Amino acid sequence: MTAKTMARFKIATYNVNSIRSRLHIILSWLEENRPDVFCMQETKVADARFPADAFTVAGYHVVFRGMKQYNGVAIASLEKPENVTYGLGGEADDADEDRLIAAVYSGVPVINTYVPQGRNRENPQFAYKLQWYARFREYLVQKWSSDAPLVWCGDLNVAPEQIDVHDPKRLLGHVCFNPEVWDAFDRVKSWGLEDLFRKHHPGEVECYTFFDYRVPRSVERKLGWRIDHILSTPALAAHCDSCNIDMNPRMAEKPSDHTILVAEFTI
Amino acid sequence: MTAKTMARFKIATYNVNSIRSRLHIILSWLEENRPDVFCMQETKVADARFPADAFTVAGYHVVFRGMKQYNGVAIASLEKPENVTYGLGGEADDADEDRLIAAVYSGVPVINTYVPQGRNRENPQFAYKLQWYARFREYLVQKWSSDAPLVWCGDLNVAPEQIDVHDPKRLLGHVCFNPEVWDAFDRVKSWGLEDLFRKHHPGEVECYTFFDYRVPRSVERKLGWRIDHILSTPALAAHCDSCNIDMNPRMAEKPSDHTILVAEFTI
DNA sequence: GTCCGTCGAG
DNA sequence: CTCGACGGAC
Repeated sequence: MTAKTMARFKIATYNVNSIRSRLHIILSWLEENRPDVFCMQETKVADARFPADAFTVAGYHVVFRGMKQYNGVAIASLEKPENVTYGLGGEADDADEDRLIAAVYSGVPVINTYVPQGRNRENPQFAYKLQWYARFREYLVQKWSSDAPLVWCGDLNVAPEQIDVHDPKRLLGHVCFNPEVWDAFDRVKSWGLEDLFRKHHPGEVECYTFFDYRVPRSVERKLGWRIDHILSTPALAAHCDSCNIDMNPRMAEKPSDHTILVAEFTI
Repeated sequence: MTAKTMARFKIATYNVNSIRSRLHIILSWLEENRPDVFCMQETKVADARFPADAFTVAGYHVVFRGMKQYNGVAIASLEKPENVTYGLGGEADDADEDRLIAAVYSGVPVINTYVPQGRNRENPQFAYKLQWYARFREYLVQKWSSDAPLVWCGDLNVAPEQIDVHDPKRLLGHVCFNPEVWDAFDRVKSWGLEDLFRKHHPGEVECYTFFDYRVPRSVERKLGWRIDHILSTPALAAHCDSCNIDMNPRMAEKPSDHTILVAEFTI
């Protein structure tokens, strides 16, 4: 690859906790950072009410899928997306179409997901979460190739390592910090995906992407979780220059409980 | 009175429709206009949650009374208020303490009220509204003197004249544009109160202080009502230099359905 | 339309 | 703590 054909590719992921409430934060961040691809989760809005115009005005394409009240995913992009798909496939009412949106940008497939949180270990939603990772692995096997560039990102509702939560002893067993979830997540990664944040920050502590609203002053006290992630196939991971947490949205007038995670590539 | 002892006195009234939602509008208006007395209605917040600190920071004293959800009145002032009282008196649970707050500023009593709206003519709240004006007249008789300076202001939920609504034919009979309400309101005025806006703008049309949220583009189409008022005893009315409607809050990012009404005196 | 309270969710 | 949904009020 010559210098002439090399290009920068910037991708970011953000659990917006309502796109309507967070629209100002999103637009000002896009304006300042101009990512090529911006993945959002928990948009919490039905498609008919999605604020698509605001993205158009900002110079972004946007694709989205949401039912009212819960879940909802969207991707904004400078380039027009190709091959946009929704959900894991299978039965329409079981496909979780408001939890997964995939599209191809500059030839790179981007899969943006909002993985079920699981509520608590006794709740059927927890079994559903474990099953979801398994179904997602099967979706990767059936639909995509681990030999080619591919990005998986979003709110994956798993803190993969001991250093990814502020109190691993107390939190062990939580639905986002749990041996069964780690196994299910590892099974997905074994398809061929690498955690880009850890690739660039091995062993680095107190790096979190989520701070529970219910914990007073959680940001200042560093009481967070690293549950939002950007992973890629090895073919693309080799070209990843950086992966960083942007705390800015947490400092805004109307912060969400999540940060923005950003990865940059030279491709 | 010599020029040396003369002073300007500016008083304003604003139905805020939730003081928490409208705090930014209120503070920026106070900063720009620096009224001596600023009366608010429909604060919609219990006393324990009233944002008093924000007024202190802005250089204002503030007194208030509200129950949660409905009603609620407050007065912000540059000078410290004297003799602050709440409600019409009588039985505590019937005194409407969250609809009337009175205090004395530079020797001038200011009575700030949120008069019951009345819902509809068949609703018991309508009889209660009519009774409220009668009780308010009795309150004036018992407690105050019409020979001395005194201000009555607030959301009085009455458009007194034909020109005070955009469609007098269609709206005739509405709980805020109604012969029984006019009579009750006139009985109060007969105690000794003058409508300061009309004093300075006799016969002027299309002057409104309220624009129903449910009427599309009501401001642009001038589909309003003049139901917020500042009245005073003759002793003070003689010193009133102006009384004007400030539409600015209706143009803010988060407009309320009411404007601000401002009166200026030289005393 | 825009408030509030209440509720379920995270 | 903050979100959306809902129902009541204006």
